[in-house]
Amino acid sequence: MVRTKAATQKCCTTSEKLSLPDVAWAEDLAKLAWALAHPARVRIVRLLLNRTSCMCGEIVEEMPLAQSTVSQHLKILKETGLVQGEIDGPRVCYCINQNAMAKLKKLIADL
Amino acid sequence: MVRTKAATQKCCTTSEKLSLPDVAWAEDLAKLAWALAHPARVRIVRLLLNRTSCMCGEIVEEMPLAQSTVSQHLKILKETGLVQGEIDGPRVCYCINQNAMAKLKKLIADL
DNA sequence: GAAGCGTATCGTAAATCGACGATAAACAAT
DNA sequence: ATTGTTTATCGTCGATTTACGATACGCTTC
Repeated sequence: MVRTKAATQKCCTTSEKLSLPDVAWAEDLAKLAWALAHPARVRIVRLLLNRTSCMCGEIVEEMPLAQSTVSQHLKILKETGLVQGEIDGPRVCYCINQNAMAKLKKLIADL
Repeated sequence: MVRTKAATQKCCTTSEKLSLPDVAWAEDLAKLAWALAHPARVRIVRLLLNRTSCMCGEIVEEMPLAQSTVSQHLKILKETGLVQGEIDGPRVCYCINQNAMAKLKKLIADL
């Protein structure tokens, strides 16, 4: 019921059968689920949960991926809100956004 | 040569082997998360959870998508094991696989 | 048999993803 | 200011996803 951002776009509201709040809710969950829809991103999240915080470089070392690729995955995780990064000098310290994490867990648990 | 950073020191002793078992685990979760990584699939799962079972045609009616597209999403959901379908005469009756659902919930909850 | 209904699959096109190397940007230390 | 370190972004490529209409398959009934 806090879903104030109802989907208001697009002419094609064809059927009244689809309840709009449900659509927004589905998009919400889909976005968060998509953040975890790649093994590399799952492992990054797992890493951050284990350490409470982590430099980008450390993550790169743990993964068999190029630095630019890891950076892309981190960008995706930031966009979904699951992860946040603080600039610390020339480095960036990443950590889990516990709020977003709790939201994801609740959305899944309440399925 | 690229990122074979000579492991001069494993600073982060707190994280024991994130390597091999974790990789399989990450792929497991990623696959299940990917099943829910599209709003249409989230809504289908939601629908099935609400009704305990549902004909394919009913699902199509609830969604602003073509029948073939819904069928594709159902195929994906079946492949991940989250949904199963029983042939019932000329129709197909879909329902949630509670085992897979429980597995997903546990994987997320234990994150 | 044939006809009708419901579902799956095929073929295709546009969009997006995932990966990489190269390069730019931001900062600390010299 | 120059250098070195760390991270983000750009450009590109192939693979995958998503969507659709058309069509094939399976089952029931005539």
